[in-house]
Amino acid sequence: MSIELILPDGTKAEHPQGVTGRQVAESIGARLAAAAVAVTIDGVAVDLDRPLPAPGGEFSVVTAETDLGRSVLRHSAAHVLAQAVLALHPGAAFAIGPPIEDGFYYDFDIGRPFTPEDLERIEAKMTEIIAADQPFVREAMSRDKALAIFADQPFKTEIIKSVDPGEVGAGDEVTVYRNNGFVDLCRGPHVTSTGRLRAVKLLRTSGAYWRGDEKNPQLQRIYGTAWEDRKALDAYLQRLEEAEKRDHRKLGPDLDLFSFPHELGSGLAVWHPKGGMLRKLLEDHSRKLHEAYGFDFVFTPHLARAELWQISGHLEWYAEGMFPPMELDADHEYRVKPMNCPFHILVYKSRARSYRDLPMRLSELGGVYRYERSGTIHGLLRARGFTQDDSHTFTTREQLPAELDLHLKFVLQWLRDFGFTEYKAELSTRDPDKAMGGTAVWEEATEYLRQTLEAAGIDYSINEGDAAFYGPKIDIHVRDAIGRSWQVSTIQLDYLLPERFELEYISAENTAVRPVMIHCAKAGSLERFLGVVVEHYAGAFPMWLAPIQVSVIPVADRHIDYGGLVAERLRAVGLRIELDKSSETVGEKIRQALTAKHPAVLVVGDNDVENSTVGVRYYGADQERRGVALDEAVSELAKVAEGPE
RNA sequence: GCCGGAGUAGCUCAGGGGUAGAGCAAUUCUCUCGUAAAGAAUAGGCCAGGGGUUCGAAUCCCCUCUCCGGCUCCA
Repeated sequence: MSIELILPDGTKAEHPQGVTGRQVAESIGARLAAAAVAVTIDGVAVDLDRPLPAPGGEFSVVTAETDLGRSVLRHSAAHVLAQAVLALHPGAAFAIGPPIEDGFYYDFDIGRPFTPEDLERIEAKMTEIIAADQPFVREAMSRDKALAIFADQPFKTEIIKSVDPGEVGAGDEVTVYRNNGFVDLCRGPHVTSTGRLRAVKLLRTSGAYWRGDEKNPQLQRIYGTAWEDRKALDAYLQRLEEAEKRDHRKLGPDLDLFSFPHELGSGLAVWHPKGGMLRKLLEDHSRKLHEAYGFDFVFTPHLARAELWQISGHLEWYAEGMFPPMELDADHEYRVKPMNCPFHILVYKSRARSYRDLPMRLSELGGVYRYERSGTIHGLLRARGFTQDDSHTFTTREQLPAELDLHLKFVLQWLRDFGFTEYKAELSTRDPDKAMGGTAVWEEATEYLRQTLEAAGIDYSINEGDAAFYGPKIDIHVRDAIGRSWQVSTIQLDYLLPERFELEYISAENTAVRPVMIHCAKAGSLERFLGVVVEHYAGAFPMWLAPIQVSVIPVADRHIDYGGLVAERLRAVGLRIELDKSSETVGEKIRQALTAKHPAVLVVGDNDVENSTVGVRYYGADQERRGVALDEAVSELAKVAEGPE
């Protein structure tokens, strides 16, 4: 018997049974073998020194610097973490320790939380284990044997009992990995020995519920990260620093955009003049595009009687997310709105509708309030009061495909206009346990959404069972300047609310027909979107979005008059200008303008007064251009400041 | 909401039972300068809030609020 492999270059190779991944890798190349942390057979990762399973298949080598390679390193690092914790805290219970994006974690119960000093000791212990270069040895065994080994480990016992037979190894077996007497339940693969871990660092601790369910006991989680080498680890730590520098919670107050006064309570922001300008520009653009795409504007109040939320179903499904009731008179409770949909529905319902009225696209920048749990609030990205660029389109079933195309096109244009050129979509489908209406309607709706995505040619993944109870939806995630992904836009199909509110229109055949609703938010929450925009641009906005577009800096007091003239010329073409009349040095005034991230700085001195010129410097450019004719500078800046049409 | 950590001047931070400190920012004066920090002086605080312990609390204890890192949730 032999093992037949298809090598990465497409050639076939036969090896005797018992050959290991390492040996095959060596036959391809010594350097490749040295960089390997595991191999795959038909995409399934296998330990480097484990005999390859018959009958073979498509073979590839997993090197440390790949996503899969890193996840092997991280999984092994998690294993070493558990080993260190159990060595330092005998009797600790350990639960699960998977690799995650950029790192790994492991959950423990040591009867108390970990302290920062614990973390230091644990990391030191891990360094010891890594230095000892202990080999990882894989062993497949029966569940009974594994249960005996982990008899005093309640979480491991529970995992062994719940592992799906066939998912791990062959039949009813589970696998464990041993190194130097420490044994952990694990499907693998691992690196061959602990010494292969060259760049491991523990980051933080936190509480985490067993199996992610808050009804379960809370365990203590330790987070760490691991990379193929020191350089990659340092690059990662630097990436974290870069993200910290872009943090909108830091940049917002620094650039004087917004703040969260303690007096208002958690999750409630006030916008300062510069942030107000930023937001006005965003709202202007939103209204312009809504108009261009054929939406009408409506305005609705922030409060409604509880009965409305009863009909909409919010009190039944969403009460926990709503602020508590206000009792204004004996008969009625009022609630602040967490969503705008019922109000827009009432606009639709205000008179009888004909098929000739459809599609009816109603939009509003609607302020909503949601009682987010205190621990989840995160600057503008998760607030308790925010504004949705919300729209509700009422349409016939026949119009649905065209309407969905229009909505997606709108959303993508909106995102492009703010510099988000990379996005991916998620199509969330029906959850059989939480879905209204028959499956046929859902299938039709999901198919419409799928076709819409296909036609637009954007990448999407299916999010099985993640739909709202009223219908399937498309969520758009954008990738920002440093590669992070943010969920912003959403397009949702809704068959339920038209039902609950008994919406109808009169068809050409003179019958009453129920319309379908499309809920759509392009930015999602304006606050959240602006938070993402701030982080995307690191506060250095493109000129059309910058609250102050140009700083005019006179060299000395005698140039202030000319500076004022320059400022007036710029204002006349619609630019937002700041004239710096302070008595600081030129260097200091420029430093202040650059610190405030103004897109352009104009310096004017004697030569400029004499020749009607200015010195021009853009944010991000080290070099200024002196002696630019004022007329030329004005038209150039006006052109740079043009926003998306 | 839960588990940790934290809250001292506008910002960044030091101090740690006995009269509250620095740098930057602010204000005033001097300087009038060509591309990332001129000089001097002045002012600025219920040490998050409320209770306790103590002769005495910013400091020790308890509660609340707010923020940070996670869990959970989600636009």
